[in-house]
Amino acid sequence: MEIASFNVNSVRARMHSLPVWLQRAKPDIVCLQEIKTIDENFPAQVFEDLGYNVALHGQKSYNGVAVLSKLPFEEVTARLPGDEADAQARYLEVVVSGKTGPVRVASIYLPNGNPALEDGERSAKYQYKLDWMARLKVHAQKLLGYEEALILAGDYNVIPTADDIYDAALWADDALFLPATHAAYNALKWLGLTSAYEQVDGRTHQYTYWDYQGGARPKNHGIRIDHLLCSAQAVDQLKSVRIDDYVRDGEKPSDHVPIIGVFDL
DNA sequence: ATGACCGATTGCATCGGA
Repeated sequence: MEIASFNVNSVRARMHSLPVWLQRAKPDIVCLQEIKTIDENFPAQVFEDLGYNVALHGQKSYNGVAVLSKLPFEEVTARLPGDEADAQARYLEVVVSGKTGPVRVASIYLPNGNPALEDGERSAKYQYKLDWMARLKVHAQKLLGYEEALILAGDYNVIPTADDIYDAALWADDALFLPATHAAYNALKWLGLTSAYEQVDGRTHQYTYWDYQGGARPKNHGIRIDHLLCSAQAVDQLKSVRIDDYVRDGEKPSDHVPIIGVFDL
């Protein structure tokens, strides 16, 4: 089972290339982020015609997550628990039946949090990011208790280490790289989640995002912020990981590229 | 930070993104 995460930066703006990538890569499950549309305007039929079931948690203009799956959904749950007042569409969890049992997959669009500091104090946006990460930790702990194959796939807006940036010095005060961000991300992993890329590849300076500005892609000024965090039951069946960075060189690409984990599940 | 960015909106500029 191949499970991908792809921040498409508007699904409707990517319809010239997303179906082409799906037909070439043939992932079984795709977690999409930043679909930037309400469910009614999601072009579901195109994906259904390619053999995918579609689960949606959309939002007007901003955010929005989806899961495409060749396997039927056994469960679909939108929204990260822990704050009923949080209206941003950033979390969608599904369960499918794998070879030996349930496979639980979440599409995650973690808040950016910039600008992180205002007059030396944490900004409201950065506090929202840290609060969201704390809620994700609580929920992940519950899910890990199920002792299932679990893959939390998404745009984490977290650069794990200085080796995951072209130039770490430029990012010292950034919400994607501040110590409190690393602390929250590591606390999540220390519950018992393994980053798929780091487990089976681990090369440094491999990126999943390049800014549209400043010639970032030709200069390879990227960052690695899209991650597949796996429970033991998932990582034990992990065979390989790849980053389809050629997608970034197509016509009108997203600023992110897909990351794909190949599992014997 | 930046090489002349990108997408959505009821807009003809502004916001959010990372």
